[in-house]
Amino acid sequence: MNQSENIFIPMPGKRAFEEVSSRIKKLVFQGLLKPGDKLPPESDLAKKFNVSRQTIREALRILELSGFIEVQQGYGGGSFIKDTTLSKMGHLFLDTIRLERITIEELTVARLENERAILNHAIDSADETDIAALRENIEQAKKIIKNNLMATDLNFEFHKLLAKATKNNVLVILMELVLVALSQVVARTTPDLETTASAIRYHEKILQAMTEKDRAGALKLLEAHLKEVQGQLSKSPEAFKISA
Amino acid sequence: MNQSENIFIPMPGKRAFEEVSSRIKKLVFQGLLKPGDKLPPESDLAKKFNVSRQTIREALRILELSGFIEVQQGYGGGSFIKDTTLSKMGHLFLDTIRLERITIEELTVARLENERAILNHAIDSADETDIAALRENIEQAKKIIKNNLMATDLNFEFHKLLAKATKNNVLVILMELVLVALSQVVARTTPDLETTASAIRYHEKILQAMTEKDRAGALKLLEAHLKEVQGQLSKSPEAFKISA
DNA sequence: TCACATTTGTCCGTATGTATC
DNA sequence: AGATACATACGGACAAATGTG
Repeated sequence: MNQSENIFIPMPGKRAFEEVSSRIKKLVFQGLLKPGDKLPPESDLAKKFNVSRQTIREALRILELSGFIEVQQGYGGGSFIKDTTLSKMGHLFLDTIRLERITIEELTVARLENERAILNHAIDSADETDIAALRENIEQAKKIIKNNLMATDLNFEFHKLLAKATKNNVLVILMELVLVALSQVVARTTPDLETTASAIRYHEKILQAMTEKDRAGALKLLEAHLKEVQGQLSKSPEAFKISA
Repeated sequence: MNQSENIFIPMPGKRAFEEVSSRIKKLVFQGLLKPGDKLPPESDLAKKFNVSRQTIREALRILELSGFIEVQQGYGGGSFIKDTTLSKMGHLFLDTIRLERITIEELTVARLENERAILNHAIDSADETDIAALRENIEQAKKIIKNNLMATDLNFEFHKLLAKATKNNVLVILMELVLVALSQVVARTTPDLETTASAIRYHEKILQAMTEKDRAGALKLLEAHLKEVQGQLSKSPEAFKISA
């Protein structure tokens, strides 16, 4: 945040807080502000941009909701640069899903299609690091399930790792969105240890098929796995209701 | 916005503007506020929620950025309920793409995979209305191109119509996101009439194959079409740079 | 435990800008 | 042109949170 930011020319048709927020955004895109960096206090920003604190605050709300900053109150607090845009997209995706009254079936179909593509690419592009991460994920999940605990988060993580193995960040993002929505559904189903354990077994077999480059086998396992998951999920058909 | 909203209990750990925005959100989810409805003026909202106007304004910024309302200044203006969540997701998707330095190749691969799935489903689930809309889109595009004008928007629309024909709104949303990003790239390439004309010819052939339920043929045409499009797009490899 | 400093959160009052009648 | 009904923006104040000494 250098001194030249002092000159603030109000743009025609653009509100002051919009101008401020997109200026700060641009600094992030340019790499001049990186995750971990702290913005000056609101009062300082107000002086630098030559606007009121109210305007700064509205700009900060935008940056916050967009996933560019996180705000902490109190001593040592302030606005910290963070990249949580993906997570924020997930929230918006959930809003859209609620508004459009989307069903679990639609979501599952979309998931299956995306994950089919992901698996197809991952078989070709996964390196040792990816395989190791997937294996580690399964081992962790096994440990947890042995203690009769749910390993839901780790099971979601498996599918995210699979997406990462494609080396295609767009596929990662799209999968993440679908999984955010699905995790919301899962959070409302009654936990079932056997389903979770079955999922881990499927993960293990899928990874096995991947390492053997058995494309057809891996895809069949994936379909069977997701079909089973859907069966469990469709027991709570109204999972998207209300709850803002 | 009924009278009972008067009682505003400040939630612990939740900021006042968050509480206000999620209350209004909830009214939208419940259908008590529908697109076209107008919220009371900021000053009235402040009284109803028993908070200051500044707090109301921060809540409105959140609702605005989330795609729940649009705000107009002046006489007869105010906050109008609208559902533009999908479009707002598109903006955030672009932000993420810029932050993650995603390439056109990644985007195109993801697009191809998604559109493959869409075409596969659309062949089964498209009804006469969908086919008619697709045909109409092609006719419109043909007319425009005859006058030596670009039909880029209509060509994007074709693919959105294809997604709608699947009757799966999640596939529609994911496709929309990818297309928003791609349209940003296209906007920075030098327009080329021949490429556009070729796209329309492909659309026509794809629709033909669809009506004949020629799944394999339709998929092959789609791949050839998108490969050609990618070739054109990759001429401007830095299309995502800067520009907040 | 207790003051103290820093920074966000919230409030009030007021003035200006903008679109419509 | 003038009145009206809004959003937009400003300035000053105090409350609340969160750390330090």
